[in-house]
Amino acid sequence: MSGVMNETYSIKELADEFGVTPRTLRHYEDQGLISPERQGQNRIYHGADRVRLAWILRGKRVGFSLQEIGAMLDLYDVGDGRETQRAVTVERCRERIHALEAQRDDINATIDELQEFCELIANLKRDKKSGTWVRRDTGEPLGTYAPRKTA
Amino acid sequence: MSGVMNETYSIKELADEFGVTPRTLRHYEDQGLISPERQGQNRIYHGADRVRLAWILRGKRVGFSLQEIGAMLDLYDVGDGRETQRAVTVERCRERIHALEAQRDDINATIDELQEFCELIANLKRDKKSGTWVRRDTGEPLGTYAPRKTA
DNA sequence: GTTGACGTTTACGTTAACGTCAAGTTCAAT
DNA sequence: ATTGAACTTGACGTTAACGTAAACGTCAAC
Repeated sequence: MSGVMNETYSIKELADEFGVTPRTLRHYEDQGLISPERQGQNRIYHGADRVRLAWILRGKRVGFSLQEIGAMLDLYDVGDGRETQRAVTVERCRERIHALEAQRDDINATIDELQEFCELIANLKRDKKSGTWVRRDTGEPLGTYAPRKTA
Repeated sequence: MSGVMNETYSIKELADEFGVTPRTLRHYEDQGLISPERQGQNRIYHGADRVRLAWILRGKRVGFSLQEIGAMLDLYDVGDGRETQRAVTVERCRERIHALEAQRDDINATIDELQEFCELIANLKRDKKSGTWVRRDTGEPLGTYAPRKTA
């Protein structure tokens, strides 16, 4: 094994790589999401920290709070290993999966509506008479949501 | 047509139906996301407002900010209708779709990892020697992320 | 006629997730 | 020996998305 896998990173290196600031990494550490090694005062990040960070940031993109992400990461730290505790972990894990699937459904529904709308707009034409926009196929006008009297 | 479609709602009725508070609806109004009719001081919500609210809340579940949701709703309000403006709308619409698809990919990746992990945990057994948890199939131990010296 | 449920506006409070100084250290380079 | 770059720890500032409380109007019910 060539020692290429034992790479370490300074806080700025890791931050830059993931497009965040050092402050963000320190914040995640404050929240107990990562705990890098120390050399004196300075933080030294290893591969495992890098993987964790990637997980955290993906969690953020998915819309989770740092708390929720922390809870999910805790699942991975089985640690002691009481038998019942293990069952709880599995249960929580499945809950998260269901939540994620629900969210995916929401996203799909949103995509579908945007898609429909996008095509509708792309196929509009001017109405000779009214000078307003109508559908190229049916000639139907658009239902606009009217702001009621901002007065 | 029986007049059942012209139903209106008080602020609390609508709020209750969607599991939010009246304050939330007023806030969305402040942000220009909905603008219900008024009877004197009081707000009267119609079907169109209800649909909008559903959209907003789904947007929230998907992880969008109220600003972003407002921008997406603006897409639907084609309004004036300059030709170039229409093209811009279509373009922005497609951008949003791509962002949502990327987010869906993230969700799928997260689901996959949780799924794998969940099955892994479900198939653990105790190691006679070490007294620690190992995989039922390979006997391999778990890689735990070690918090480094909280001292 | 007053209580209670609902509505209103105004305005300050709260939490999350950092941003943004300030003030100090450490270490290599000039 | 001093500059500069990168690190550190406070600690206060900021934005978003409401919560919460104050002070008031309205109308049906008792």
